[in-house]
Amino acid sequence: MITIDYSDRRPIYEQLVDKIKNLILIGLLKPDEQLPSVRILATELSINPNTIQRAYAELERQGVIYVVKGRGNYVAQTTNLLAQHKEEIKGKIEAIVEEAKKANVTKEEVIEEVTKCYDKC
Amino acid sequence: MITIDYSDRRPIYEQLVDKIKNLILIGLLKPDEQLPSVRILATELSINPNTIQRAYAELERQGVIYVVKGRGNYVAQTTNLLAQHKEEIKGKIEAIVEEAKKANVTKEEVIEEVTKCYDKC
DNA sequence: ATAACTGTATTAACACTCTTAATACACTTA
DNA sequence: TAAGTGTATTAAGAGTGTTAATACAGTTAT
Repeated sequence: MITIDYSDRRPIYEQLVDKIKNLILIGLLKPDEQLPSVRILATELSINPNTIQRAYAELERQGVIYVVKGRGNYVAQTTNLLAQHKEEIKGKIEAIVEEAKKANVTKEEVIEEVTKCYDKC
Repeated sequence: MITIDYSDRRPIYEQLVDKIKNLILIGLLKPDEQLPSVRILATELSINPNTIQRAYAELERQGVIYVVKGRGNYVAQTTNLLAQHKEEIKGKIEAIVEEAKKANVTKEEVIEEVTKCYDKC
């Protein structure tokens, strides 16, 4: 369900945050569904429970999951997450468009590339 | 000409590599133009000469600059850099388009966003 | 030649972050 | 009560980035 990419320069806890967000976004984890416990996930991934805890704490801070002490971590409602994700995507588009423009890539070329990629993938 | 962003999580030497590439791309540094010496730039930016050296070494490795020992570092021909930069932009477009598609953002929405950003910035 | 620039290399120390390890404590559930 | 949850703390280790001090070699102008 989750794997760690040790060639990724980002810290493990940050990868975990993104992977779990992604699992929620694609619907593999649904609202109010329980996440694996800190210790179990740590064992599965062969990493330290503290690292899992750090990722879960960050996810809670972001409102992506909620915690019931003594019971476990659960997926929160996804409304905000979905909206945030769309905003994030728009922000990335804006950044790359600005970079493209600076590099004298025409609007048409950008759109052409978008179309090609969208149909391919 | 160059500033360091200490809130940027990336290491200084990596920021330098990007900033210098950018100066070349926008034409502020031209082929065969001499770059500031390791020691002078270090003094200007109030950082260690070794850090500049590391950035210059990486730029040389990438073929962006060339070195004449005892004389200095010079901007290389920009043909490859320009081509690489365009490829890099295409790669980024591909990545974001893929992400958008996964998030159920339609092709039309992406293009709409591209158009809006392109005209605005 | 000499001085004052260049780049390059080496070694050591320091700081920061990430990760691990070993515990301990509080809450929940069967 | 036992076994599972989350949470907190402290210490240690590893890795990377940065600094500092120094040395050496090539170039250029005087």
